[in-house]
Amino acid sequence: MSIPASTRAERAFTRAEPDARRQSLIEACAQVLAHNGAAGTSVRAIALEAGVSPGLVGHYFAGIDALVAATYGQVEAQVSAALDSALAQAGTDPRARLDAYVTASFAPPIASGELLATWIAFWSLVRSRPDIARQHDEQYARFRARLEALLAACGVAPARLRHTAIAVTALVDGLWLELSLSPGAFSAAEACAIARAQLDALISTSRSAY
Amino acid sequence: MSIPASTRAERAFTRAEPDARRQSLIEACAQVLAHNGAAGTSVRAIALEAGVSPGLVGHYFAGIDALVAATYGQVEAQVSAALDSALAQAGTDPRARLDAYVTASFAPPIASGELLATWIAFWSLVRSRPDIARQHDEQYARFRARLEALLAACGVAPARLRHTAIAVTALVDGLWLELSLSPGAFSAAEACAIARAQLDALISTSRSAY
DNA sequence: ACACTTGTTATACGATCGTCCAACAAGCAA
DNA sequence: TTGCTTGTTGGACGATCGTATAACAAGTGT
Repeated sequence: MSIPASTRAERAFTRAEPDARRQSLIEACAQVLAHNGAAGTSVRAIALEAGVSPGLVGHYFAGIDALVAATYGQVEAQVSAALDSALAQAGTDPRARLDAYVTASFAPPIASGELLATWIAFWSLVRSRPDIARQHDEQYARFRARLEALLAACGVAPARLRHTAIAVTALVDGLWLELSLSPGAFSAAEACAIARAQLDALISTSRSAY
Repeated sequence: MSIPASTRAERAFTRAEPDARRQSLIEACAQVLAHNGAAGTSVRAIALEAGVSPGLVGHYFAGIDALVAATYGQVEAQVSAALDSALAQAGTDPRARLDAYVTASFAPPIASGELLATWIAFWSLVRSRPDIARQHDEQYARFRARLEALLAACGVAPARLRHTAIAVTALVDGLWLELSLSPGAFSAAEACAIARAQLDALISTSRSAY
C-alpha cells in the first residue's frame, strides 16, 4: 500500500544550519501574517510557507507566540536598520538628520500594510504576556532614546526632551498607523509634510524655553 | 437514557427583545475581547459570557467578524459620547473646548487596556475585509471632521485645517495607543500636558500663516 | 383551545487547531 | 565501515473551532 521510497522524486529532507532555519521560519511567519492576517496565521500555514513540516516549528520555537515575538523582533531590527540608513544619508545638519529619521517611517519598507499585520499580531499579545510587554517597552524606549538625542542636537531644552520625544513618537506612530491602515486618507508625502511642520513648531517653542 | 424534561430545575430558556439580545451579545464580545484577547475570542466564549447557547450568535450575526465589527461600532459610539460629554462640560472658550476634546482621550473610559483589545481585533480585519475598512475610514473621517471644526474655532487657517487635524489625530492616537499598551511609559497626565503643548505650538504657527 | 410564528437550545458535524512522537536521513566520530 | 547525534518528517492525538440543524419553549392571533 505504501509508496516505496525509491519512487520519491522530490527531496523532502534537507538539513539546514539552525540559525538559517530559524531565520527562514521567521520570514515565513512574516509572509503568512502579511497574507493571511493574524487570524489565519497557524503553525501549519507557516510550515507550508517555509517548505517545511509542521513539527519543525515546535522544534525551534516554544509556541506560535514565541515565533510571532521573534518575527516582531526581526521586523524591528529591519526598521531600525532602515532608520539608520536614512540617518547615514542625511549628512550632518541636525535638523536634516531629525527630518530624515522621522520621515523615513512613512516610506517603504517601513510604511507597509504588510508590516502592519506583524505589528498588530504582536500588540495583541502585549496585554496577556509579560515577557512580550517587556519586549515592546524596550523597543519603544530605544526608539524614543534615539529621538531624544536627535532632538537635543536641534536645540531642544533638556527639560523638555522627554515630553518632546514622546510627542514626536506618538505623532509618527499615529501617522504610520493610519497610513498603513487606510492609505487613502492621506498620502505618504502629506505625512512627511505634516511631521516636518510639527517638528518646526515643536523645536521653535521648545527652544524658546531656554 | 435521556433526562425527562420534568427534572430540569433551571430555566434555560428566556426570550428577549431582539435588540436587547443583540446588545447583550455585543457587550459579551467586548468582555471576552478584554479578558481573553483577540486570539481567545470565539463564538463559544462569547455565548458563555452572554449566558446563551452558541448557536444564538449565528442567529444574530453573520459571523464572528460581523460581531467584532458591531462591537467596534458600539465602542466607537461610547467613545464619541464620552467626547461629547467632555465637550459639553468645557464651556464656550474655543481653546478650552479643543483641550477638553483632545485630553478626554487619555482618561477613562476611553484610555483603557480593555478597549484596546477591541481596537486591535478590529484593526486586524481592516486589511482583508473591504466593508470593515470602510467602517474604519468613516470613523476616522468623523473624528477628524469634528477636530477640524474645533480647530477652525481656534483660528487655524482654513488652508492648514486638514493637515492640522491629521496631525492632532495622529498625536492623540499615538499617545492613546502607547498609554493603553504600556501604561508605565508615561502617565495620562503627561499625555494631556504633551497634547496641550503640541496644540499650543500648532495653533500659534498655524495662525501666523494668515 | 388551537395552530402558528419565532427566539432559543442542544447537539452533531467536518475542519482545523497546537502539540506530540516514533521513524527516518544525513553528517560526524571512531 | 559502524555507531551516534541531531535536524527533520509525517502522521496521530485530543481539543476547539465555526456552522448547521432538529427539537423545543414561549408568545400571538384566531
